Amino acid sequence: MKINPNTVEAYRLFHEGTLSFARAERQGIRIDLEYAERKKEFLTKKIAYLENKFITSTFYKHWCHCIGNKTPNIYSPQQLSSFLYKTMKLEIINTTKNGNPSIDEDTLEQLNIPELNDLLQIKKLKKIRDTYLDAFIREQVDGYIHPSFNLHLVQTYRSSSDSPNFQNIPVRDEEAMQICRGVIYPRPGHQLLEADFKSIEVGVNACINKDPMLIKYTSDPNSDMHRDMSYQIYKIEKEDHISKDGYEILRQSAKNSFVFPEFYGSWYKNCATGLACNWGKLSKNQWKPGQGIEIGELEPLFLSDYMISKGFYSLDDFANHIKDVEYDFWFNRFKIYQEWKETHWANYQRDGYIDLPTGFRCSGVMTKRQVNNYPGQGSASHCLLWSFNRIDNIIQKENWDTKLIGQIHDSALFDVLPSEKDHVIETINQVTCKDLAKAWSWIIVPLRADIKLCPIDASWAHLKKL
DNA sequence: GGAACTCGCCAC
DNA sequence: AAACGTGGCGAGTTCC
Repeated sequence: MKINPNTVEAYRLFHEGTLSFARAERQGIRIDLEYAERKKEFLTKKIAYLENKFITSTFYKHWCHCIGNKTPNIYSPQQLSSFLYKTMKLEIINTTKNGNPSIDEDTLEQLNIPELNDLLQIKKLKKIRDTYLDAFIREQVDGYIHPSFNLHLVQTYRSSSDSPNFQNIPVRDEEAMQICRGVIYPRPGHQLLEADFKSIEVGVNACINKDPMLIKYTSDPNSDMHRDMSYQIYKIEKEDHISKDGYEILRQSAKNSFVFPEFYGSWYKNCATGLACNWGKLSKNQWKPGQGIEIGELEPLFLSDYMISKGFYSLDDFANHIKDVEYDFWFNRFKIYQEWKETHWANYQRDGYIDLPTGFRCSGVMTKRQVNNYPGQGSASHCLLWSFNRIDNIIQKENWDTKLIGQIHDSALFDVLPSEKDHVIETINQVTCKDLAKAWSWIIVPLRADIKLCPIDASWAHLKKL
């Protein structure tokens, strides 16, 4: 068997990484314990109010009536499922992987029952309180949390984090973000700074599969893959006069519900369904005028009317179109990527392992989608790890007061002394844009770090683009 | 009373 | 033929 010449390099990356992660862990992240306790109390009151509203409803009376001699529990998935699908005999919209009827957020929303929306609101608040605030309060020592950053647990050679997990703190949901990130603070007189690689996983995949179109998209700042795909998916033309906001929704929808799922191995039917979830409420089978989000620039234009004007009268019509878009995506636009997926899979079947450009080897039983996704996922995170190590070394050597305190796959969090801020930013740019590409010749697309900053003494909820 | 399981949901 | 990759963690539930 061929000996991988880069294995020593891979070992060194993780050896250094273990040391620099350990320094970040020891440094810790400051939290406002009193704020966390206050927010927890506030959430508890709000939850109690909503619980009371729920259990005084007729809906809940029926629920209690139907569970026999069991103790009623509004958080029991079993009781909820049995009540909705056995007693009320509601239509089963989705099932779980074991074939049971789904009772997740998406499904319950579609049922459109006011009491279920209250229940979802309660669950959302409980998630914030019980998963995040409780973990911060439980794990903190003298007002600092010390999340573990692991390098020995993930199949793709990414990192993971626990106690508390620093890699899944809410950011998209505004209320959850404000509460959870509002707990995280820099040391007194300091400010938080976050540097993240811009779409690095796509860029690293371009380096690995060398698809010319993907290289162009990740190299040419004037190109925009998600814009192009949104135009194709929604058949957008200039004369459509779509508002800026409306267009941005469609672009995000193309990005998050088509491009990324397709890269991870999804297919047109699931993508079409996912895209439709971004539109607000449209009739189920035959679309009717005046429904869904409003996207007009000069006059109101509802998405259902827009879709009908493009010749789509139902989700089935649209899915047929997405089938064509998918074919074009893989067999014209990203033809070389498509070919790489096939040869890479064939090589794995022949060899029993795959190698990452960073020198790591994945072996064992893997599916085709795993084989195709692991190299990009692992190597992209190694770009961050390499930069993290390099900057950590500079911090030691130059004896900065600024510290690296955390990491989230493609981003690093700094606790910055304001007077060192400019030098910190300069160093980040030097390492991520120049040194990294010099060290790893397989990187053939430009890499850029996006830097965001919080005001002095402000929480992590106050990040602003530099 | 705890281990292991399912499901759901947060991040990239 | 089937159809979205990687984690951590909480709650409910089942099993020993």
